[in-house]
Amino acid sequence: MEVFLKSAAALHDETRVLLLRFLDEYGECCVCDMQISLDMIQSRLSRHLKILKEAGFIRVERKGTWAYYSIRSPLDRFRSEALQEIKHLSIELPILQKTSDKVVSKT
Amino acid sequence: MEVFLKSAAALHDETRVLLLRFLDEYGECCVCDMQISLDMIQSRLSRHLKILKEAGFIRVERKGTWAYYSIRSPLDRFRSEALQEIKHLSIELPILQKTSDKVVSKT
DNA sequence: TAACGACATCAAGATATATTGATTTATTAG
DNA sequence: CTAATAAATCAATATATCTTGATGTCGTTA
Repeated sequence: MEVFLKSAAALHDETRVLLLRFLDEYGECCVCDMQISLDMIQSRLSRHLKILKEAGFIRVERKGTWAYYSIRSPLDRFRSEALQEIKHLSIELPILQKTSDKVVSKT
Repeated sequence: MEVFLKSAAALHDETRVLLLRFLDEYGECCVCDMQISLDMIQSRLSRHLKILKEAGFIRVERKGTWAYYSIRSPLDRFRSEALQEIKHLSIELPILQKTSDKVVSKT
């Protein structure tokens, strides 16, 4: 029960739905890039990532000082179906920006 | 988005999970019987049923002064999968008691 | 070792949700 | 119409969750 409620809780937040959508779209991503791309304060982002992780939706891999988050695979049926549902929502998905992209592109 | 969040919110509560499990097990049921079976105060029950209804999980049919609730059918994939998940949780499911059963059965 | 950057966690205030008992609405019986 | 019953809604309080800014932790680099 507790595990299920945690999954449901994780899905019950617009910020986290956006995060799932974002990671699903762009794949593995570090916190600092998400910060920039989603224009989100670091503590807030960190909190929501933790909740998603503990709810079994995402995983982390640490590389030096960086933490790379990505959708966990495989997902069970319920979480997978939730992700599908999210994928079909009309969400304004921000463009992925990398802190490493110091140079501004033409346009 | 709003609809999805509502569904997730509906699932994020132990009482509502129990209600879904209960209705799934016993089928259509009126509020007063649920009150007795689940030992739940009426206003509380009514509140949660409303949330589940507005989240698209259940439906109501009024017959006189009674309101009969049941799992909505068909359910979409996400809600259906959620219900499956709930069905597999180890929930202590109370026995269905009917107010109409005034006479105590032998045993 | 000291300074820095990336990230996690904490603390405080704001917002949302749940519980209960009281009240209201609607339907049926007398 | 009045009383009784089923159910919905309201009001007050308690609990949980979200947001932000501050602080803590850990690895890298000078």
